[in-house]
Amino acid sequence: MAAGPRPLRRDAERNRERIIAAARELFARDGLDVTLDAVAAHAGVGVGTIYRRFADKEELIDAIFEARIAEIAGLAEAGLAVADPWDGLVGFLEAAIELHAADRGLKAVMLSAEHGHERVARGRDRIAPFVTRLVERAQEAGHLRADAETTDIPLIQFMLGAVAEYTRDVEPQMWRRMLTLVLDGLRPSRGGAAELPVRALTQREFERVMATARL
Amino acid sequence: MAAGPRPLRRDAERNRERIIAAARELFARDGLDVTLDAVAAHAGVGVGTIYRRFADKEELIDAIFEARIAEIAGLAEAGLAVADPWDGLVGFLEAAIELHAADRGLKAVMLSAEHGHERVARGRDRIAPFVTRLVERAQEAGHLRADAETTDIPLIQFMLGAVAEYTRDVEPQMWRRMLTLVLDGLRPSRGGAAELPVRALTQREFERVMATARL
DNA sequence: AGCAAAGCGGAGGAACCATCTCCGCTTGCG
DNA sequence: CGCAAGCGGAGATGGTTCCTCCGCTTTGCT
Repeated sequence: MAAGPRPLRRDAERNRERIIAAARELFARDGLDVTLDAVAAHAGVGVGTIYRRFADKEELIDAIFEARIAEIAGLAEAGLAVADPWDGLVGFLEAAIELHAADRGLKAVMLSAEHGHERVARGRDRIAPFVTRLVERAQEAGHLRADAETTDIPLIQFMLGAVAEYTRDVEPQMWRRMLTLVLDGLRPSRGGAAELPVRALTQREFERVMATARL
Repeated sequence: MAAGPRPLRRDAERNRERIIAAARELFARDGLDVTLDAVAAHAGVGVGTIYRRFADKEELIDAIFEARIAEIAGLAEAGLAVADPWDGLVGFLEAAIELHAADRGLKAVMLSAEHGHERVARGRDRIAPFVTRLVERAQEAGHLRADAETTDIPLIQFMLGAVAEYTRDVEPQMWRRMLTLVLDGLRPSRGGAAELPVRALTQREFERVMATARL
């Protein structure tokens, strides 16, 4: 790690860290459209302090999520190291969706290319090859239906991410139930069905989901 | 049909219809947050004309979607009339998701309870019993896994609706591919797998999906 | 034809909201 | 101690959207 042009003053460095921690937390909880004013308040600094360190919101977002996306790439790679190809794929899916479910900002950054986010985009590109291999390996072992393809995986992540977000206030684990359904659908054939985890929503709970949903 | 207090003047009635047609079209294409100014422009009238006929945006939304929700209830009821219980359930799911996919406003009104929308809410309540029956019937026939429940159905609709919205600009039929996966997951057991309809996205297409997605 | 009531258009008022700048004051550190 | 670096946060700027208001037009009745 080459030292930057000149190190930050001690207080400035501390504030920088506070800002990143606060932004990480708020982006995760509320999505990318929290205001930087809110981030500043949460970090206990003034907005000006953020703008002195990051040219604009984009840059802050990039700084935070580049690392997290590398994390997902790591997850995919780790899936390839699992002995059973099916377990490797499923493990990756579960872990990735869990991250999506817990971090709204991450989801937005992963699944939309909208703004700039150059570094984030390149991080995403590094994931694809691992996923392709994960899919092929499971198919070669006869555990995954032959007509599934690489691009189906992020779509599945997106689908379940949507469920997670929709139900998060009432039953944050509901996505696991739906994922089990999808996984059973991904097998080439099967005798029984995996028992669905997480009990279904009651009618009342479903109403609460609708009431609290901000589509 | 009892005549209202007094009939609208001919031109007023014509405008009312234009407004409803325009609103239906724009709400379907762009969601519920189109401005009434946009609706007015599309209808070829002034905003004032809308506000003379509808107290506010909510009332216009209610007027439009009450009817459409009755449509969905009709679909569920029709599913019960299908001889094969599984086909009845699947037919309902497909038809309902197709409507969701084609009408963003409908999706918002069906799956969130946010604002007032009293009439719409009551319409929705009428659907649940049909869905319950649809599920029970398919389970009794041994076509649907026993641990699936009524509230899973709208969640599935939501999930696929999300996919439909996400991919709409690149491959509007992609949700059918994902639905097939889910349906295979809903069977108690199966020998093979239904062939996935709609080819998977290419890597490039997936990138375009991300680029055009407005999460 | 003529007139009153009904209807119309759309500029603009009011109320939000988020991003980012600026500058007088404070703090760290050599 | 002195000065460069850093700070806070009010507010400028530019963007929304909802809805009202009123001078003018149209309809339909007599």
